[in-house]
Amino acid sequence: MLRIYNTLSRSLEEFIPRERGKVYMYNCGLTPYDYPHVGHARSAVIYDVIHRYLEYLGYEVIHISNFTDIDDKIIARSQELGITCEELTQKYIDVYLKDLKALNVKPLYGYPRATEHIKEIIEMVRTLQEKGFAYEISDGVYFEVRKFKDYGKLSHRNLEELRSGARIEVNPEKKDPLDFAIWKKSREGEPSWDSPWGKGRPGWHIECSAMSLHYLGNSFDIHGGGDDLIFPHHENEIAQSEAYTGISPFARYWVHNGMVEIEKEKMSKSLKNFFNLDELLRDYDGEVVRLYLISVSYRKPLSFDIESLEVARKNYEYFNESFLSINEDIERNNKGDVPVEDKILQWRSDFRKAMDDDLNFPVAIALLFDIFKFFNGNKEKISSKEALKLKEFLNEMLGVLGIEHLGERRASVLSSLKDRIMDVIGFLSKNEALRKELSSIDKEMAVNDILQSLVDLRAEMRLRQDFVSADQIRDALKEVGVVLEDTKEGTKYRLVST
RNA sequence: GGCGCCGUGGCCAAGUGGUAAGGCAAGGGUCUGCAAAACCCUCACACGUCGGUUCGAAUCCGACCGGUGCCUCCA
Repeated sequence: MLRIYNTLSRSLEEFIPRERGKVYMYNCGLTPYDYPHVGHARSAVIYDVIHRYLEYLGYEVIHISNFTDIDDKIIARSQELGITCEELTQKYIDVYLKDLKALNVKPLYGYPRATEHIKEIIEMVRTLQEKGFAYEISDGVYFEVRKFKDYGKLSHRNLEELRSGARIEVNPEKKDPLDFAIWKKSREGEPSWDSPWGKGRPGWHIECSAMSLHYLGNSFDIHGGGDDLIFPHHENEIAQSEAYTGISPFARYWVHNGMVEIEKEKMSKSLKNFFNLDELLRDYDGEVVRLYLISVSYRKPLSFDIESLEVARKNYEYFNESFLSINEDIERNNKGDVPVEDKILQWRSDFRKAMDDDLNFPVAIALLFDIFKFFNGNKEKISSKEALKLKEFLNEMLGVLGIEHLGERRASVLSSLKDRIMDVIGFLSKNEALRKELSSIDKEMAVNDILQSLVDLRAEMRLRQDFVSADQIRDALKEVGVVLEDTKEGTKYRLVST
């Protein structure tokens, strides 16, 4: 039974969906006015693993995430750059979606945009006004917090506490400093839509309420987002949604992920300390970044640093090499008598126990080490048949964690190294002992044949006890990221980042 | 000021009442022409400090110290 922490009750709760066998899930996406950063990646990956685990448990998951593609920052930035808001937001939406793909985040049921749901938003604002929860003043329509008795139930604050911390008022016409705009009247030159209140645009995250209710209905199951959104964003979402529908709860489980920090400070665009995700993904494989992001409990802050990311890379390489090794074992028709069935039953039960316990990713990852270590330590004694069972079970777990490309990348990486390997051959040709043999290699050959020729040549040198030449080959290849390893089954190569 | 979170070995990080998972680093070993990889072994009388509750606490309570998030648009 899955237990998950609900911010609403501040406790772990048994997860029981609204509808048998189905989970309706919404998580707050981003405002696309700049490059996404590692924090956005963390959020997306966390909800992706939750999504995958729910599917693993047999649920159909209807999961959406929004783009808030109209707001003050977008308007300001597009004016700065002299482009339209659409051009600006489309650019960063494209970048974000591309990055999500690299991170192996499953495509969602939908990515609704605020600008595509103006009709629903206006309808909501209008109803709120009719019901007496909202009022119009000179610059927009405001939600009146004191009319909503449960205001503060998510962030566990009351109006008094909030007022004492409130900042200086912008519009003195507001009835209460805490009242917030759900519709903003637009100024000259700003994008706008016709409404009962004249030209204007959506206010404070009313789009999240409008779109989640539109697609998922009342009392949908999971609403997620970063924990910086608890107040005021999600608090306001609850207020405007429940006041609108008259039905509580707006969402049943509120899940919040911890922030990514840099040097003990929250990573954010406004602090200018963010790590550009797109750039990061040029240097690191998406699955490495993903592994890194789920190596800490989802609710805790994650302090981002390259050293830890390097550890994740190292761990990923260990998984990758071990996985390849299992594949080889399966192909080799190994004999063996170490059974694997009971181990798998235990691992599966441990995995579920960890994930059921509020999605304990780190423990699930520790299990991966357990499994690979077991295989590596018993390689000779595990038959191909058993190795296949092991692989199938690993795929089961890896599928939930979203690490699904172990052992698949070497072909593409290798072909990208062709030019550099040809350079290596040029360099090695300076050695008299190697020159003649190397001359038979030309760049028309397939890259793995070229590599195999080098491996064969080195074997010959070793046989001749010409370790100087043999080591020269090995060292030169290592420079370009191909590490040769002499094992009982012959020389193997391993690709590392340089 | 209010509402929270965090402080576990050199580093990262699980564990939240029953006597410290896992990873990285480090040291030793097996294997190897030498390596690398892999494997094996070692590596927290102890979980910020001080009190308390308990047969028993890293885990509960209190105080204190240090760090940090939110309190108007931030994943």
